[in-house]
Amino acid sequence: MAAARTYVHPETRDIALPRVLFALSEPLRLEMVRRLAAEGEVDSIELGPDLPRSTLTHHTSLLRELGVVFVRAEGRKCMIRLRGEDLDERFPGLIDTVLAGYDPDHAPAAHGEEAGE
Amino acid sequence: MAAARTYVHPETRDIALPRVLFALSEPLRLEMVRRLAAEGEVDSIELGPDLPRSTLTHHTSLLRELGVVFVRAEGRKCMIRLRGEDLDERFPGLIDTVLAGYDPDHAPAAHGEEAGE
DNA sequence: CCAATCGTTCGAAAATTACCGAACGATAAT
DNA sequence: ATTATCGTTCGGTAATTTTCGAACGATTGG
Repeated sequence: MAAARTYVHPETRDIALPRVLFALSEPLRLEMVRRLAAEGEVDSIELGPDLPRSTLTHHTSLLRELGVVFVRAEGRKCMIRLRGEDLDERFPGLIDTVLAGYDPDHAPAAHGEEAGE
Repeated sequence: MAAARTYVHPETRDIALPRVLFALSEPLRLEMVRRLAAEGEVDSIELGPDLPRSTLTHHTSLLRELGVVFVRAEGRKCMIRLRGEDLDERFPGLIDTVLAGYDPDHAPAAHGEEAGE
């Protein structure tokens, strides 16, 4: 038995608007958030199967530290979900409004979705 | 007569969401946008009277190039206004939602409001 | 126990951004 | 015309962010 992985998350009241906007200003992270909003809790590797693991950890950690996502260890894997309620409590409608203006055509090519769907 | 100052602005359709979010993710620029939304067109110097001029130009140019503000030369001065309609056409409700979640207590000290603290 | 897999951390490099003084051109006022 | 004011550009430095390989600890499966 060893200490399971734990993750530190900011309190809802400590989530800052400029930091959230910064988190969402990165195309890769914005695409991650879009997927999380659409699919609920997902395995972290689904957010960037083609990225180096350390790069993926960097972005997910940033999203976590800035209060955008909640991270949970499950075995070897790492489950991630959007802090939708917390964000909506703090900044009502922000995530929805941002994602409504999101154009998937400009999404970065870090995922599996291809032409012929 | 000499050539008046001109400013290049992106077309509305070329305004990109991640770039707008990046523009708003800087506390100084977010405060500028808040003032522009509240006061309409303002002299650029009102957006940061205590900042070095080159720093002020840097931020206003960034806001302009990313499609957030419209800049117009008037004599020696430089009038700036929010591209509210363009932004609302491209990303409906975004600016309003962002500013609704804005907490003035965390505004940077680059303006005239002083020590109530 | 052994090997494979996963996420994290560390370290360093590259890229981007922020910041500001100084010089410059344009404009306004006297 | 002369002076003062304003915004821009240039040049460089500092700070931040991104990226990724390598080593490590934890977990799963045989």
